[in-house]
Amino acid sequence: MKPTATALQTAEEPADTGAQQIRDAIRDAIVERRLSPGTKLSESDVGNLFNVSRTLARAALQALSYEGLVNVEKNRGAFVAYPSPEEARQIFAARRLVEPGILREAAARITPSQIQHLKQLLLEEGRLMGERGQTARRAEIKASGDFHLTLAAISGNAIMQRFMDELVARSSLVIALYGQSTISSCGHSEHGDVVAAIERNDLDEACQLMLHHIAHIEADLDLRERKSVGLKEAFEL
Amino acid sequence: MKPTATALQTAEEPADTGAQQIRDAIRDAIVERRLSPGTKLSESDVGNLFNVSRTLARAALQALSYEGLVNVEKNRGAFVAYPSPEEARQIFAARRLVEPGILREAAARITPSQIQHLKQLLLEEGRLMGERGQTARRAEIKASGDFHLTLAAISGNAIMQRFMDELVARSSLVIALYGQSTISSCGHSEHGDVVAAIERNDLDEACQLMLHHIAHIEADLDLRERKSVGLKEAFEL
DNA sequence: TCAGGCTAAATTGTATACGATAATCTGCAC
DNA sequence: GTGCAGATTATCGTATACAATTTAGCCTGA
Repeated sequence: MKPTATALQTAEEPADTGAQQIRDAIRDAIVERRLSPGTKLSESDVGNLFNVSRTLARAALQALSYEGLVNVEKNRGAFVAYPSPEEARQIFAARRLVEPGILREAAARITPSQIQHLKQLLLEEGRLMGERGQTARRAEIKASGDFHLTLAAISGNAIMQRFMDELVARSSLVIALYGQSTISSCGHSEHGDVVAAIERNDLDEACQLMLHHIAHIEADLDLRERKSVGLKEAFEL
Repeated sequence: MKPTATALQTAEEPADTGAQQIRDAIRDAIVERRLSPGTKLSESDVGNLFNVSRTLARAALQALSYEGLVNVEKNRGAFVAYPSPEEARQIFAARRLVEPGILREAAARITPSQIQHLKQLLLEEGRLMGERGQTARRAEIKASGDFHLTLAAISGNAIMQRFMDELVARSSLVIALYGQSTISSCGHSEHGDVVAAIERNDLDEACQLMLHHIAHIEADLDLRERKSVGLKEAFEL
């Protein structure tokens, strides 16, 4: 019961060594949409794929389920999450709720070099948008999410940063499921507008732009309930 | 790769059967401050305590580490989290960031019966405050957190609700570590003021009161860095 | 042909086993 | 008595084993 003097526990890795890698690999696959919602992730398969035992595979899947990227159903197994329209709405409601606040915090602490970094990100994002091919598309998806994540990082609040991690990842799933326009997940120019507003220190405008941006992404979704169309309706066209 | 028709996955339990109970039991113990920050939670001990194998004990501890209630250090074991002053600040910054938004959402959807429920909670809280004894004290701690959690539940956003769960639990740890006034963790009357403001539909005032309330809790903390006082200073009085 | 139930295969839930790492203790040299 | 090296113990990391549950297939009988 001694205090163990765990004072300087500033930023350690959260957990296991092995499971971490697997979790990250699967998460990337989900976020970049190489794994479709609903795909079954059996423990044995995951284990074989990464040459580890089911123990580690299971740990990784558990971890992903805490982030909401995977649903594990008792005695049935783990599946890439298949967010319902209601869940999708809640994810974006959460983003509208927190992102303005994060933006304000970030703007208050941002340094010139960090602004530079943000701009570099935008450049990269634009470049990828020009290219074609799946690889570029995936990189673009990641980059557009990274913009929001970078803002959270700049805000300096590790807790909000982790939360945004989760929200951005889950957003990617939602877009994969309900997105309509084949085009990018995130209006690229809108990111630039936000940075510009930050640069001229117009916080209210920046928040407004951010809210618009989120609304814009959400507007591209078709959130009508598709309740297991697998019935006859699917063939009665 | 079939869609598996996982449509109505509205609100299932996230994971295992056994580990869940253990996790909840430990979490309650932490939130009610029966377990002090820094306490070691060895996998074997936890397993023996609940009469399960290390496998389940480990899973429970991992889960708690995702919520930030437990730190698991590689090859060393799991400890009840010992939040640094910086972490404490971030936890409350996060609460200031999200709770007004949650409050607004909640106020927009609240029903008369839910208002009634909130008032009942306040009554209960007040009653506990009058009693004495550890049991009452612990129940009071839980109740005062439940106020914030109930608001999140009323907001109807499951994601924000889970996030608040985490924040409230971690707040309890922070208060256990840095709280000064022996008295309750939450100004009880302030909860009542918030409800009153909601009732007369004065949202701006309600948010203002909520922010004050959070600031009030935070003001009771002594967040000075106590860096492993274990040195001579501890004995040079 | 189709419904129903039984059996077998696959998959998850949990426990145990073994190797690896870190903490602790012991004894020897100084 | 102090300091360090080696051995010992405790604990974690990962794999494997076995039990329980679900799923799919198959056969049978109307």
